[in-house]
Amino acid sequence: MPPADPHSNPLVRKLDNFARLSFEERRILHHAATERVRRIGARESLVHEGGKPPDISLLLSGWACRYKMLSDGRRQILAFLIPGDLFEQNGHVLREMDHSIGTLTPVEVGEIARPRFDEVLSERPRIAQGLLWDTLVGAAIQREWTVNLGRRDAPERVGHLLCELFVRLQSVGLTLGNRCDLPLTQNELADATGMSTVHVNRTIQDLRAANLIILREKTLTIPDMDTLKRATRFSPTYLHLQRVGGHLDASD
Amino acid sequence: MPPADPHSNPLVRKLDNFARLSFEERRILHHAATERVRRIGARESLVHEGGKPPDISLLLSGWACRYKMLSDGRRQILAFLIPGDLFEQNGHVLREMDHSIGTLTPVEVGEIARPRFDEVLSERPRIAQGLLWDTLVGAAIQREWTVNLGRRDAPERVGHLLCELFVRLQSVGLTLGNRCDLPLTQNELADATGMSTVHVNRTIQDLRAANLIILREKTLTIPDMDTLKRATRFSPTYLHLQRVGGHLDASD
DNA sequence: CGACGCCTTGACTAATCTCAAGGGTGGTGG
DNA sequence: CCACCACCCTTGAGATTAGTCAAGGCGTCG
Repeated sequence: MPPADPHSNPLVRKLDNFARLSFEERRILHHAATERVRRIGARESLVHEGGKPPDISLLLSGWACRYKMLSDGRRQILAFLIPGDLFEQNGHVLREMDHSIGTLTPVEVGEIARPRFDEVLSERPRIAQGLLWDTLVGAAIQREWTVNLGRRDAPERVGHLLCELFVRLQSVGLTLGNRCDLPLTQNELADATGMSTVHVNRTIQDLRAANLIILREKTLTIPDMDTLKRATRFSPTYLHLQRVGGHLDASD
Repeated sequence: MPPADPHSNPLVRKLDNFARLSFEERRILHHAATERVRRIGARESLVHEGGKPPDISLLLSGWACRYKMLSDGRRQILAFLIPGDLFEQNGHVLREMDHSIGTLTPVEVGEIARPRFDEVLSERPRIAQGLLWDTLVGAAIQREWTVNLGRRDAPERVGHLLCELFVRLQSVGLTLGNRCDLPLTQNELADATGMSTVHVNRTIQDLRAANLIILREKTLTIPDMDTLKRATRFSPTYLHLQRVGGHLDASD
């Protein structure tokens, strides 16, 4: 059951990092996103490369990822989807998916039909701006992953990714102090960072030994965020969380 | 001097790969993009990380790139911009640039003021759709680079990039048979593929020895595209060039 | 009680980087 | 006009990083 309270809707929370929505806007957005909710188990396929793009979908709970398989079985994870992430917002423009999307944990996905979505956007420009901001941040994250894979060494790469995930989870209220859930296997981290599973394992052990992270039982603890940021050259600028649309804030 | 004929405008040509524009739309788009043209030399900065996003800009001729520097001087090239590429279409939404843009060759850049741009979009939905398509293709390219850096070995990586550039150049009419200009140094290829310059050099020699590419004096020749595609596991699907908006074609 | 997935370790191999140096070319200033 | 410099491409040798293969422990779930 999706939460009844708009304020606990992770997309609503995320957009607060851009500009404050009005009470009415929160209600509308939450309602549209929870009218039709699918519950899906872990490690299932949501969208298949080559297939038709799905309806606009919002991850309400759980984790998923975009990924691409090569013909010989190599997999690259392109992005992690966490609660509050909208996917295929503009899917209807393309004929077919160029990558796949699959769940990592059990998830709840809210599906919004195109006409309903367009209606919300045209009636609520602040929401439209917020979702545009979200799309741009998504592109910035993809660029940062390019940097990560291309120019950072193993400890930086893994640590940087963990930093990013922590900050993103924080922006939707899914952290508790310096801790958060991290339901990823080392194999998934490897496919996201372009490394082998064995090397991820050794790298994590190094990060642990340097007391940069504590990671066990699917929980990540960051003892000292500043130190980890410095060690991994993480600068959160690219996440554009500084309420860049603050001038659009609703007044109610 | 920008070309006077809309049909030779590289953006107009590119959008033809999505849906056919009307005569009037071509004229409007070309006109808006060439009202104010800046000419800039090679290896100059167009936009600086941390600075304010620029006006909407269209690369009319020459090459540029998006890139990011790390604090110790490592550079990652995030994207190559070729004629017809629009950049910072939605820059106004973000407060500051999270990466830089610089020229690689001398370029001509058309700048379009935001109000003028919005006017064109709202009056010409087919252009708006085309530019949205272009943005989505840009995101798909960024994802493909993620795959390239994360999961392909050196020869695949370089060859795949060359395939992509060739096909993109083709889509704006900048190839001649199986040849195209490729004004990149091996150092720039290295920063794009996440490799060292030395290794790029050796990899190119391997590709040459296998007769997959001919690359000299800034000209790339691909003797057999099918073989190169197979060797580098290149599938052009992600470029979405199959006229996916064909149902929107103008009738004049 | 297996079977399986996940994390871990060791030993070995392969890919890639770094450092160093030389040749070619084009542009610039004396 | 020529010397010089900067940049680019190339090559070799050695160091380093990361991958592969193989195996064992541990917990979970049917």
